[in-house]
Amino acid sequence: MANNNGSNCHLCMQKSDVFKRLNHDELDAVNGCRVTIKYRPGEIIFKQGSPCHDFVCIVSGLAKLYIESECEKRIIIGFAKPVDYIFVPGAFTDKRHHFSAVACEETTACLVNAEVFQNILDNNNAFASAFIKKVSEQAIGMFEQLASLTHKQMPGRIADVLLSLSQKIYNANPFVTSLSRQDLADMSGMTKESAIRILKTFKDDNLIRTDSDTIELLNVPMLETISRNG
Amino acid sequence: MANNNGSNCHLCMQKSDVFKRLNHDELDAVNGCRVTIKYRPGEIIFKQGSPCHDFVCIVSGLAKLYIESECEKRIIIGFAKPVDYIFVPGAFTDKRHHFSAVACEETTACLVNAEVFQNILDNNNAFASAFIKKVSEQAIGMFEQLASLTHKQMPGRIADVLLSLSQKIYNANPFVTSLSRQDLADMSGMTKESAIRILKTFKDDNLIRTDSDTIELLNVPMLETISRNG
DNA sequence: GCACTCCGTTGATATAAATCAACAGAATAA
DNA sequence: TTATTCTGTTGATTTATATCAACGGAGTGC
Repeated sequence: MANNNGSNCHLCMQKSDVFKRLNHDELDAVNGCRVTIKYRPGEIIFKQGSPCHDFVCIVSGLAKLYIESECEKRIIIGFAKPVDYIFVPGAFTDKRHHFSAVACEETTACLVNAEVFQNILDNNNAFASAFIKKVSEQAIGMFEQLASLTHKQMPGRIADVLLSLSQKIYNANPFVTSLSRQDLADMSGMTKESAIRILKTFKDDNLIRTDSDTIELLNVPMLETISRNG
Repeated sequence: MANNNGSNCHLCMQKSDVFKRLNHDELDAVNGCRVTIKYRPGEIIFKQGSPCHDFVCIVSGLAKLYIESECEKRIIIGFAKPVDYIFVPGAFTDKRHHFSAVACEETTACLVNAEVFQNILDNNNAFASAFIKKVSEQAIGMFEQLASLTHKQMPGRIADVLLSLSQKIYNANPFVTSLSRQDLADMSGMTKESAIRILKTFKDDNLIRTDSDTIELLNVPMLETISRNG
């Protein structure tokens, strides 16, 4: 895994609201200590509980972020897609990862030394502001997920997952996904079997169409109604 | 509700890790635009969906923060106690409140103009860093709550609530609380009736003791075991 | 005084969802 | 090739939890 192969920070800078705030020197600092790594599907980028030394920026592919409990259950709390770094709250507190990140498909990530990142954050107000904005958006997303998981029944939760995948993750309507049924279940807080059953009722009602890894939402308004009604 | 009655910012500064980072001028700016308000139990400090013009700092009492869904259900996502401001993610995004804050008991809050607050955040790196640290801690707390609510059964969730109240909110073991059974249920994602039933089994097993508004944890290790086992 | 609402409590019943079990197909390893 | 593991799927059964209903007590307003 060589350093600085493929992309460089100046390319990413154009694509990311947050990295736009970096000046030339800061970008050089990041570029200088940056390590690019390719992950294959299923490979762990970082593991819950492990120390966090680096900030991770996803350059290509898709990573899922999930919490694992003692009881072997997982809950997917979000995704990281290009070009975005992963907000690691532990980096600012106990220097531990509080969730795991795993590549869903072939994924490239840049690792940036946490101290370098922290240093920029401490000195560049615009960057810090953009960072806080991003963290705020993520917090709001967590609120929505928490409300969905605790207040809605399974059809509403699956509707939420499908709408979120189409509108926030893939930004497409027939979308091709690398997520398994288990992943969909982990997003919606249910078992794989239950997720499959709900998807089947949606298919029977012509709300969606699935074909191997492709999912198409045929009736978005109805899915939104199901989401609202819980 | 007059301005600047009772406390002043210099007192709060000593009690809050975050406000310690403010210099004299910044503190004066905050002090100058600050409005102090007393809320009675049950009164709304701010309401989900409403525009957020001010940052809220709790000076005395206790406020509960909760998300309300369309289906009339609530989930308490945290508390604010003295001296702490409430992190309002909407202030950095869509200028709307994404959860409601309600006084649990007689509560005093200082409202600080959001622009003044934002201005300090943009210019004081140490303050911004402390802010990010606080937000990170809150995010980690949300992860734990999400895992508790989605992966544990009712006894584990109630154990989590009791331990959290004793160890994080009240910092006392027999503690006197102003929270209703409904509030405990809203913290643990279940109905009031279910919460009461679990509390009863805990009482029957001599894990806790309750006397009107007082709750005492008699067997913390066992409660922790119940929490771990879900 | 009385009516009324809110909170805490308990029991009976209904139901959403997990668990258990089985199997087919695809992918992977030996 | 065969064996083996993982994913997707379906059905039968169990169970955790919500819902419904009822009641006593405390507080509040009239």
